[in-house]
Amino acid sequence: MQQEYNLTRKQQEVLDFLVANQDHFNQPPTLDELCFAMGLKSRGSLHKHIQGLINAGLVEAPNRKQRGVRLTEHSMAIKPASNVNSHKFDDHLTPFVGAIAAGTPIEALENISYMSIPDEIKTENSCYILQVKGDSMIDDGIFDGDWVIIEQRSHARNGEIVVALIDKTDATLKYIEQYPHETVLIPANKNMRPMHFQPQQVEIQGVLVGQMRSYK
Amino acid sequence: MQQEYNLTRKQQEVLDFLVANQDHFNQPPTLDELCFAMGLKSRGSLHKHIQGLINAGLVEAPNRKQRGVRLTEHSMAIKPASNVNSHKFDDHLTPFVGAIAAGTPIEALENISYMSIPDEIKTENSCYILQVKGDSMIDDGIFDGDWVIIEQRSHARNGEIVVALIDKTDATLKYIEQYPHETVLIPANKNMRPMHFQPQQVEIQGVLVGQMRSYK
DNA sequence: AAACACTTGTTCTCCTTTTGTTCTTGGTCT
DNA sequence: AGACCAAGAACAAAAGGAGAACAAGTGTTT
Repeated sequence: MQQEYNLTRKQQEVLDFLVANQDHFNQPPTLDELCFAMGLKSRGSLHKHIQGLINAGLVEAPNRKQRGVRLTEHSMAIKPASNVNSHKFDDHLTPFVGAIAAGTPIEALENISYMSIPDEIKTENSCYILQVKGDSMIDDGIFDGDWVIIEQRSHARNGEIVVALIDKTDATLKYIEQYPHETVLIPANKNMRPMHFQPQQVEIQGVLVGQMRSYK
Repeated sequence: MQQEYNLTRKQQEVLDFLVANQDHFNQPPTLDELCFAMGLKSRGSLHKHIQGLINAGLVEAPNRKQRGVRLTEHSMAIKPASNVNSHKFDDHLTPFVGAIAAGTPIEALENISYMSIPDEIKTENSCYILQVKGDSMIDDGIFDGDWVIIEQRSHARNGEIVVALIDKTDATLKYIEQYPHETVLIPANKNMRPMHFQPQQVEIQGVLVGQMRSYK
């Protein structure tokens, strides 16, 4: 899926989406439908990206007609990402960056390696992999030596499991609860207790989206 | 890789990385993403190296546009060296065949799909994937909804976790202990008891080698 | 046909975040 | 000293998002 047209990232993303799903719409999608499908809330915002694609000659200009977003002949020819059984494989390598142990800095590998993990246990956004050291999440089925897939993000919702950096030095994998005046990091281990911090002490480095274990 | 451009060591390294991974990015990578992928911490530092590559005509000049680092036609043609950071994909897709719930037949999918899973959680031999239904292995960190990677085998060592077919009908995922006169299948769940069978009642269909979970 | 409500594309403003860029500081080699 | 490199601060522009408002199309009712 190459970008010979100099699109912005979002424009490219919208195009990819249209190409990948052109078969799944029985009618050309309206802006609202596309918004919903792509998780946007504003038609106006999406329209800007569509406009970019129209200028690049990849989407037909609708001229006020209400007939949905249609790809041009040209962009139709772009082959949807090669897949088997309508299962999408972006051969996306996810970086394995190091080990995380509760309460110590992340132990980075000197040379990052990559794993090719299935879409099912990652997200569309930038993800990375850490190996877990220790038992702080053991009651949640995350064991010593497991790999976790982390979506790179700097904020999280209460109840999510995050990689948190405490006082700019120590990293840890815990449940997070954020309140106006404190942030609580909660292990999933009966023998450990929640830890309380000032909000500014805790920096979120990512959110848990997947986990893997080897029994070899 | 060629030396015709008089690049510094780091510039060459960056170029090698870009060439080796050009297919593995969905979108042209931003400086931050490249930093992350290469283990750098400073966008500014990386930018200097990119600047060098731009001057050498190997990377497109972005002119303040925020569209990521793009190789020029010229450098695109450089064949990825097979040694550096290029990672072999065994495009070995692993079949996802269905769901396994303790004590019922394996629920096969009508159309098998495939996942591309990392070498770390499978073996050289033929493997397949099942989705776990139920809590019979919960104390071992295998939860309802998890995927398990099974190596196809018809025998196992005591203490291994196997997919066992009982009386030719019901499949289950359990620890196995085989003795001359009986075979015991042991769940990892305090609330369940080991099950005893005649050896000929139990047919091994594979051995657990990996496990995955999604938190999405 | 006219009136009406509703949908859809379009334009606009306001705002936050991301990203390329530049600079300064300091470290490590040769 | 000079080349190379890392880290981080600071900045301006680009990119993206939300939502309001509007206009042209579409469909329904009267």
